[in-house]
Amino acid sequence: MAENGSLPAGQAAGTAALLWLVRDGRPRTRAELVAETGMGRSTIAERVDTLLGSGLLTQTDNAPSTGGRPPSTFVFNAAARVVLAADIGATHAKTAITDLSGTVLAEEDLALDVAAGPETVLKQVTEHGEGLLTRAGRGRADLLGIGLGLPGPVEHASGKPTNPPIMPGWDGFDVPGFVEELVGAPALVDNDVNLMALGEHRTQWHDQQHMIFVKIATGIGSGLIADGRLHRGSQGAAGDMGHVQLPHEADVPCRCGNTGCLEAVASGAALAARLTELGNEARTSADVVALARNGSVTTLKLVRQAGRHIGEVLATAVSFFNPSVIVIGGALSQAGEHLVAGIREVVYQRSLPLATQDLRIVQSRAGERAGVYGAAAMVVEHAFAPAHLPRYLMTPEAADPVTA
Amino acid sequence: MAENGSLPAGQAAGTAALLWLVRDGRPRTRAELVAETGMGRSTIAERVDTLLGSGLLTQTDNAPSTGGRPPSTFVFNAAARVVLAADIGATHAKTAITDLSGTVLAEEDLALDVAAGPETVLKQVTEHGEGLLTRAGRGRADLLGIGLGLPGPVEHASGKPTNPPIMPGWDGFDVPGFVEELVGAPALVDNDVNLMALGEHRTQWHDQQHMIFVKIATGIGSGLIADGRLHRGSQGAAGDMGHVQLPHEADVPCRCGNTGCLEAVASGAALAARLTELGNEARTSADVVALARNGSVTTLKLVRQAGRHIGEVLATAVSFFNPSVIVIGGALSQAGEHLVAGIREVVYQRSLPLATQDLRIVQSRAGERAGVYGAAAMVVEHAFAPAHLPRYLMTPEAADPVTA
DNA sequence: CGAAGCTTGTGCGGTAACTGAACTAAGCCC
DNA sequence: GGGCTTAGTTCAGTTACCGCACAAGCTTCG
Repeated sequence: MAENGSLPAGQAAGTAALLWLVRDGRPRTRAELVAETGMGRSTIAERVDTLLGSGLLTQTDNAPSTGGRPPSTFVFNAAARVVLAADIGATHAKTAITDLSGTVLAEEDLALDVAAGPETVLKQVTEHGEGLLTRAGRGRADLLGIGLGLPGPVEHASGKPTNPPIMPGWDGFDVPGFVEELVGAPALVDNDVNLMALGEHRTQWHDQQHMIFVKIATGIGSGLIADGRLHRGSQGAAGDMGHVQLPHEADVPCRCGNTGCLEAVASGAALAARLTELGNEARTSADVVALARNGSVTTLKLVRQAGRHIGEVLATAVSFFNPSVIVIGGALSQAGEHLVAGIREVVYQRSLPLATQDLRIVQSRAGERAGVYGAAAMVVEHAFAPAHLPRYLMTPEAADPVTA
Repeated sequence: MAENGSLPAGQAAGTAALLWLVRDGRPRTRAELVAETGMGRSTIAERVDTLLGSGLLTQTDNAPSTGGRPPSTFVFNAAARVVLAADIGATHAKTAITDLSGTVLAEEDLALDVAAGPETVLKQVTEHGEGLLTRAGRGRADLLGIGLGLPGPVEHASGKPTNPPIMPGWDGFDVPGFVEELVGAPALVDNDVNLMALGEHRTQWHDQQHMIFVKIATGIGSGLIADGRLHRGSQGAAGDMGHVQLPHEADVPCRCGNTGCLEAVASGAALAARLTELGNEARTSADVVALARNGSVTTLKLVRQAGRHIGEVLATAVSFFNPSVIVIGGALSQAGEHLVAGIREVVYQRSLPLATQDLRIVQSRAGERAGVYGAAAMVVEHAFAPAHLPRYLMTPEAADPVTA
């Protein structure tokens, strides 16, 4: 009976709203669904039947009776479909098969070179992904979609990279088209930092409305969550903080051609170079982290100073954007608390009390998997989001009209 | 017949969607409405009848025939209800009665002292507003609602000011409650700069998704439009750029207690003080503008330099937020093109090409009325916005799901 | 000038989604 | 075991739509 997989596309429109609700994985009784949605009892019964039939909802044990007949409970069946999520970087990709809740079912890194061009790279990634799929005991038919993160600006709506600095041959390439052709499942693409922001938000901070996620690795970038949604900006270039100019570092040249960029001063690459200058051999962010972990005082000082520089830029962002949480991620964020401490130091000093009184600045919790989580979330939400979010799912503000 | 006024509240739900469409004032035939909404012909006919009955839609002349029976056309009857809009500043308020399209029917400034406390000020404003209402030939029954802009941070959802620096006695005061009690119509409140941003956007730039509006007057503040909607931030403190610290001006004290704030260097108040120091008597932004208009070279130089300072801060905002237009408003923006030129100079130099290639930086077009337009738009949109915006009104991205 | 043709406007029956109420099922408590 | 309470099911009624058929009004062509 349970036709593992069929999407709600052809089903009654209302089931989408129900799915959206139960997606959190909490078991619910029919009565609870009635209360939460405001729909009629019989409507809920019918919807639940439909979803049970499609396999997206599973019946669980009865809940204890509250004085009458004990209710049966239902949970979202996250295993009904799977997502291929890939976070593609300059030199390697993190790939994973996740279920509909974002839980990783299989994962493995893949070495590659983005400069080899889109065809080569995307073939590598999808072939690798299909291997993972079989390893997870699933087939193409189970694939809801593919989520890809790319290390450069992407026009999300079309899935095309736009003037990516480190991805020769990718400019304007129709990534979703190519991937859909290869795998036969819909593909969505976004900038890797955006997806990390989304992943961190959905798995750790989904109750926060406004968030800034900062990735500090070889480069520095950020992703903005506004009103619970990714803010991509008008060119998909939002969050590009790496090349903001630091006033006191005007002499440091940056790979972008300008001088004094944040990235040229505070990125993993910049720190590694500086450490090498000072006699501590370091090439990558990981080397810097290793030195910091080993207690190298020079490194810790440099890391903290990098935090202060990043804090300078973030202070302005906080004033403008007024988030309730700033999450620091990327390889360099693993160098202990010193980076975050440096950021906090400057942000809390520089921004207005009103903007900082409830502001948290924390290390990433999703860690290395943030991008993969985000890619999965992007696909699942895109497939399951009700055409127009019903009232009970909207923001409090929008759901509470002034009635005359 | 035309019961001038009854709201769509009690009407069939679908009429809201129709209203939302025709709100632009363009005359439409039934056939066009069918095409634009995707609803059935008979459905449209019924909806149109309902709206005609409520007075919110008016029949206009027949359109010329296209080979068959000539269609009758309908326009949104913006005169059906009116809005009292007030942009309250430190020393005076701009008040206006507008129709539902935001057209000003009557307006008059009002001198007041915001430090006199909420009861006094709000009584002044509402009494004044009711005077305007009669002058516009309307009564309380015609009032759809009241929109208020206040010169300080406001928690929009509750309408309560939060720690406003220049509004003693207003902290946490229930402004909407008090005003509704006085006038008997629903009231909405927001920060004045937010409303200026909204007004400028709705009247001039409604096709742009992301906008930053900067008000440069006695102080400096900004309002952000993200995805066509106001981004207020988690404390309603978004856009607070006045107290971002300028690195090279660390010695200039600011009224906020810190030093080197943008406002302490580039605001109207700061320029007036500096001009006075240099022997040109000036107290307000208006004085500075007058000097600039008279061709005072010192003033023009100072104004341009102020623009550069503001540009420094905006450059960072552009990198993060990636707007497609930055609008410069507030009293000081009237000092000719020099201010905007200074801003452009720095922003275009400092930000990445991708973010600036389609970025426009322009002077406010709505001018002094921006705040009032915004207040009116806030009320109208709040009253008329369909509970869940139907697909054809959503952003292209959201309306275009990847179909499997 | 009138008939054919096109398009708009209107009224009616059908349909699908949803709901409320009545009814049946399944537990608790005394 | 009998009443009480809550859960699940069935069904008829309501509502919001839509498509279709027909009437109305104008153009055009013969």
